[in-house]
Amino acid sequence: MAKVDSSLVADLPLFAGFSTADLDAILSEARSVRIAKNSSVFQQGEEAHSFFVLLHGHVRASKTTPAGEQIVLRYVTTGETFGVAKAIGLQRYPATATAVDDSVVLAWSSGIWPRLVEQFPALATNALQAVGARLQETHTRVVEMSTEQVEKRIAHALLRLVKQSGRKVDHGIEIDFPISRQDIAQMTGTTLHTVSRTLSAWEGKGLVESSRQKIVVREPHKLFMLAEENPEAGSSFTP
Amino acid sequence: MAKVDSSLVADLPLFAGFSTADLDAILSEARSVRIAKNSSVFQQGEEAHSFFVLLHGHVRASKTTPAGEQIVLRYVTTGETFGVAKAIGLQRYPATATAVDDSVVLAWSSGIWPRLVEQFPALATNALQAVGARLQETHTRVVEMSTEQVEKRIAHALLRLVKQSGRKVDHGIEIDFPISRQDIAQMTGTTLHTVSRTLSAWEGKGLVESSRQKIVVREPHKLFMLAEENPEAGSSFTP
DNA sequence: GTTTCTTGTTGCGCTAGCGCAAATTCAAGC
DNA sequence: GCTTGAATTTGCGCTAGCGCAACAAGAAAC
Repeated sequence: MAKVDSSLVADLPLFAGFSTADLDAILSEARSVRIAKNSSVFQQGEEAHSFFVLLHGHVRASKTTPAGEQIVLRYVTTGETFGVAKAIGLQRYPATATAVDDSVVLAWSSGIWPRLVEQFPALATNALQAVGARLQETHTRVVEMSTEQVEKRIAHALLRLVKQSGRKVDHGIEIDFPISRQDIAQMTGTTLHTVSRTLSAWEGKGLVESSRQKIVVREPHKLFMLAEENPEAGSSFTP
Repeated sequence: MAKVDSSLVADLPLFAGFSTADLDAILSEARSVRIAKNSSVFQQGEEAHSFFVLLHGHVRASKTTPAGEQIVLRYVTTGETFGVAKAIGLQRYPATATAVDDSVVLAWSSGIWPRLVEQFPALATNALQAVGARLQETHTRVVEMSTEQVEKRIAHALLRLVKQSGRKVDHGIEIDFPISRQDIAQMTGTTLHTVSRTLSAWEGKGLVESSRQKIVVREPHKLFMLAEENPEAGSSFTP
């Protein structure tokens, strides 16, 4: 089992406020695992044997309905915790986690969570904040899906991806992992067709540049204005 | 300040696993507050001064968008915790909590949360499970909004309300607090018009009975079948 | 009892965006 | 280089459900 240096994880939210000694103790229980692109870390419905921290790469968390439809819950980025099913009282993973890039994760057996928390209560506090933040994000998504049209939802989703995983390139900011029209559709509650049409339209306006599984936002600010703009501004004086 | 007996709260999820002595210590920090019907416990954006447990009544948590649209996040039922903004790292309440019935809450100053957690680490664990459960529910909602038609979403919402706050009456199960078409629309991402039409149709079929702010589900099972039924069953043999 | 306000109902027309289908492009394996 | 398969684009018709508007029916206030 590979040794993991505590300096690698000292800044992660889950480990905020821990001493190097504490970190070493916690890390000694972890194993580091490499996940090849497009293979899964765990599957929805499977017993929640482990929880994870993403050290490198990108992981997509998605849920499949009984009818077979998939929706993307989130993209996990470096430093984030995922697969904490047992800690929130679930026996099985409620979603599937798939590496979209070659990735490296730290994995702890779920069984040791209670012991770790007992020894390091701050872990529970930090996990509470992480899960709380995800609850807020999901609420935002519900609000958007309830009140915004598809084009704005796609714009917001792209802006969030850019913020989270944007990499500066020549003509703008590129989303730093492969992502398809289908993926974006599953994040915004629409179809790949509509996403394709929308991106084509934006490409025509010079807002984005895109090819297979790749999106570069050229004009983040203009995209932002499109996402926020009031469709029916002013004129509250029509009697 | 009213005394609260520990036996009243011993069964609540937040206090699972606590001794009577622990409960008394925790309760001595709480005040009990009566909230009149239609008045708010706290407002979105306000400093998160307290967190709460609902002892009696029903509370609606809703979010307002910058454009002024409201959406209902959830209905809090007896025994549930709400307003835990500070514990999940927020300075301000992300939503508004309104009593939909005359209600009674226990309130703790947010400032003592860290101290309480230090003294009773199980509080953090219990809160983590509660917030985790809400994250799961919200994920379910996102999935439904992404994949289901309006009628099924309304059916699922009603069934959840019935399960959570159903009261057996003569002709079926009644939702135990006043709820309008508009509220249901804001829970399911549709308009009050569509909800009204849908309920009228169901009333015609004898599935529900409804009047002002009141809904009785007469045939929960039929409603369930409607919610789950496959719109395009069978016939995968059309060449 | 009358007035006023809130909540709910229903008809009608319209459109955002879905579903289907066909064509195209790109990537990777052989 | 050729083949195969996945991702994407685009046209076309259709419909779920929205938005508007007008009305009805309770509930609460006076």
